[in-house]
Amino acid sequence: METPGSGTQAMRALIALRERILAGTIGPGTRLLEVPLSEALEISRTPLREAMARLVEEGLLERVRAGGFVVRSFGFQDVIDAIELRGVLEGTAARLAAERGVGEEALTELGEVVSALDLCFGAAPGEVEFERYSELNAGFHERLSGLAGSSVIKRELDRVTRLPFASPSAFLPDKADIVAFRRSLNVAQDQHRAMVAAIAGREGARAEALAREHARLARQNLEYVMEEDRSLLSRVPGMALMVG
Amino acid sequence: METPGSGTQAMRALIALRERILAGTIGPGTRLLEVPLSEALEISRTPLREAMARLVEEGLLERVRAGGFVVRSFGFQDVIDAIELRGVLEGTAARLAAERGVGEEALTELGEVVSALDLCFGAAPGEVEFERYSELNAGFHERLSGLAGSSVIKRELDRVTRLPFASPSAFLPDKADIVAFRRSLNVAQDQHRAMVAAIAGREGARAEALAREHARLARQNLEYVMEEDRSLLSRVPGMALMVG
DNA sequence: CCTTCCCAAAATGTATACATTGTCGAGACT
DNA sequence: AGTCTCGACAATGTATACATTTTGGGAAGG
Repeated sequence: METPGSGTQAMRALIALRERILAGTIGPGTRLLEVPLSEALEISRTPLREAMARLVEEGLLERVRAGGFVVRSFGFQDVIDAIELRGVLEGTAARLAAERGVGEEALTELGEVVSALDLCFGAAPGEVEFERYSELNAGFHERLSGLAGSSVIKRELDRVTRLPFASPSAFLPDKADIVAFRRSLNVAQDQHRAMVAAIAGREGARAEALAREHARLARQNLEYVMEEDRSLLSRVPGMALMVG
Repeated sequence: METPGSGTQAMRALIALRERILAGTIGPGTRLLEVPLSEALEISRTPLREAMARLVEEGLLERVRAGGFVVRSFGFQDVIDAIELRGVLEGTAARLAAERGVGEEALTELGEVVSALDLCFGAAPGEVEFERYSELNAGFHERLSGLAGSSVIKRELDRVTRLPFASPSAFLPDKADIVAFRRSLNVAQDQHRAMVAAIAGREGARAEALAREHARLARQNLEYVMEEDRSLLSRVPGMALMVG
């Protein structure tokens, strides 16, 4: 049995719309008109509205006062704030995990992810298996978000992370050619290891500070892209949502 | 002109459903069946689904995998975590406001709210104008959430605050008869004043710590209610959502 | 020339009939 | 007795016709 609803019209509309918004085909601020859209997607208005309602939950659309939806738009500062917010929430997850304590197995598991991440680094300074690193990194952050055992925290963290540019993986893939990015991976991995140690040692404040600083790497990378090489912007996921 | 959509069937359904959920008429975990509900509310299924989609955004409902909606349910720990989360987010708003600086007017305005809160305290120790205090307190937190000038932060803070038991006013109204609650108001007001001072003085860490500790008052009050006098539970907004 | 009112068009809101899908139980076969 | 399957029911999913509201422009009046 597949995921129920995966073959529904609403799901098709959801996927198609999400893709177009993230690709920038439908730019930020654009109002989504039901009739033309339903014709373009060859889907009737009812499931289309269902899809749009879900995209509001994802944070990609906004409801407009008089009815209808527009593509949400983010300024540079909004992107910075979303990254900061992720840091704050991951920090909270890490702190609570440290303060409340976590089960042996969960901690071991997280440690194994960190060990696996170590194996992505080769002998030479800049030699890194990016694809594998990216996957494992996503796994690390996923586990971290649930480590405190709080569904409320996990839920909000997942929510913020759903904004592509605020995701922990936003500045990872196929950035192999940028020296500054490669070096940031070593720092990031140090922080991963330190976070696990802090949580294991019940050092809540340290775990929180580390998670916040960890998110700052994403901010650094974003600022590098904006100031040094804007041609890389198109490779950052969700950047089509940014204006200015 | 009134709020657009305020007279729509979807809005009626939204209000009716929200009321029933918060009152506990429709208990946590209950699945909302479209046909019976639409008959009960005398509203067709289409606007009903619209209303349910909005209640998902509000955090009162959850979508269920196979389709449909259920009333979200919170354990005691979830309520604690939601309050903690509010503290973390208000702390972030306060810290960013301090670090980035806020305009003269906004800061003055916040200070005036604090001064007005002062006037709610009479000469005798426990003499407080609760209604006025409650209103002004809501205003203080509302302004605080926007003080950093970050729409991303404000949005998520508003979102968490929409859970009634996590709202800054959750443990305020008509609690005049509880000595412990009355005393907490004095502490709270001290924290209000200190937060403004910290923000004005660009003391980010202090502002953040104060906001977090401020939210802990709500937690204290919740724990008091749970341990000392559960008969008060029914007076706490949103407690119908709590199970266990 | 600006303002205001009003109408028409276009948008969202609503109802409802119908389609599809998932669920649960009864029956038969093993 | 257990289990597998099939079918009926009940739920959500979809399409579409119709209602209502909003909006923009143009004409009339100040």
